Amino acid sequence: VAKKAKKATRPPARREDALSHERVVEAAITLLDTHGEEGLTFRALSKHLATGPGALYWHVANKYELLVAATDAVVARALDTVRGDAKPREAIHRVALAMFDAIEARPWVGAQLSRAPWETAMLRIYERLGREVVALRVRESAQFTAASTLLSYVIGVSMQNTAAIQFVRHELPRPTNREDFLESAAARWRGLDPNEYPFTRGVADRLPDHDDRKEFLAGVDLILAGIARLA
Amino acid sequence: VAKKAKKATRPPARREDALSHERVVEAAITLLDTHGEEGLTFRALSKHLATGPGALYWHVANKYELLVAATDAVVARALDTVRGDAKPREAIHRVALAMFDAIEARPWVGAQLSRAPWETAMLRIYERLGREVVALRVRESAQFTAASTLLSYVIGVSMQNTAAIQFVRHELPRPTNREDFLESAAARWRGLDPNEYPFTRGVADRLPDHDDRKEFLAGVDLILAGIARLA
DNA sequence: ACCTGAACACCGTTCAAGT
DNA sequence: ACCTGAACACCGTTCAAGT
Repeated sequence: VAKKAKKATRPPARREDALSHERVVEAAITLLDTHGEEGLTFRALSKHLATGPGALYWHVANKYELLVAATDAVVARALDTVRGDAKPREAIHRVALAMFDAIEARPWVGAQLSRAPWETAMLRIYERLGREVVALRVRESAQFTAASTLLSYVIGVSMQNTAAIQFVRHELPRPTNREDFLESAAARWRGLDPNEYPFTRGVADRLPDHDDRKEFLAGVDLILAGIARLA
Repeated sequence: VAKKAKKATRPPARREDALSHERVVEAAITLLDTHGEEGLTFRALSKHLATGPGALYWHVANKYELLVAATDAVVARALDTVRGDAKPREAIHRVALAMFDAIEARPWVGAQLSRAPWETAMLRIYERLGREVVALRVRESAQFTAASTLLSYVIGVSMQNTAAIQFVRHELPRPTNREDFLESAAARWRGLDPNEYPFTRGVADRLPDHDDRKEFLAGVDLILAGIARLA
């Protein structure tokens, strides 16, 4: 009790609703989630936080840093949910699916990862995949390539998946369910010029009843099979 | 001769420097190449073409369409340079490298492909890879997955490669050559927290003397090895 | 130390007016 | 049919002024 009273000047009473780097980033995430990437504006964000746009610049250097921080927070959380008690192959599947789901739920994460892959978010994923590559007993000289290949694939597919979803939202008339979307995409493929697109036309029928996540993991397993052969 | 004179009204004399969809797209490509993605502005573009911004809208619907058209043109040309007289594995390597080089030379192509992968440019690449998958005698039910995996990987790696290059341009002080860049990236990796990034730190020494294109093709071969095993 | 909001230098896009 | 360029409705960012 005495200690508390010792100081004459008390720290300024922190208002309950005071801004902070964390609160700004958190608000940015909700804005990104609710209104998409183009919904994140310093004006909209400051309104959401009941302040002026200039206030945000006290806590955040600029929009780029804000997007980096939001992406990093989301990726870190997604990786935290991955339980680490599995064998390497299963662990890789889990990390891959965690990213697939995170990016599917938030297309802006995929866009940002590809825009600035040298930031920490990407490193986090690389590290997780790399550890499992080691656990797979890949020889040291091949670990770098193995982890890089997995990373590129996981991010690449996840982004193309969300792109397909964004396509639905932007180009198709009304909210469309997965089945209808795949059917309409297949119809488009079937309508392609047979001379220019024989292959794509040919596999169009595969589109309607294919399972994204299964295909995705099948691709991961293709790479793992390749890694195993070279290890 | 008589036929030519038949019509009383001749078609309006086309000015040599008249605009056209093609000229606008071509000018956009040079602007993107010289000043990067943020250099493409309707004002800058119209200035380049010695006209007003409004004139461009007569030939192009909006900026999105312009970027799509520019990307499509560039991808189509890149694929046209790929000679088609090789065995499947070699042909896949050639297509993969052609895209790798095209995206490395023009980072905006990679960004646009990931932004709108449902446009024709992506289909062109998919088709080319798919034909070789067929030539590899992959069984029909596996062709779709095989081609998709290759496509995701090729685009994914190419984008991350250009991202590394953009990183150099934006974050490093002066024009840096490849060696210095890789050395500085390795230094950063070595400086990571050993508890959080044991793997990444461990492979840091691999970074300086690794060969992008070789690693890239090694990854392609990993996938091809996996495909072979499942076919 | 932190917040406010008007002001600055840009965008993409539209549209009346011209040829 | 095609072009012009001012005008509109936005941006991200800055900064003097406030508490």
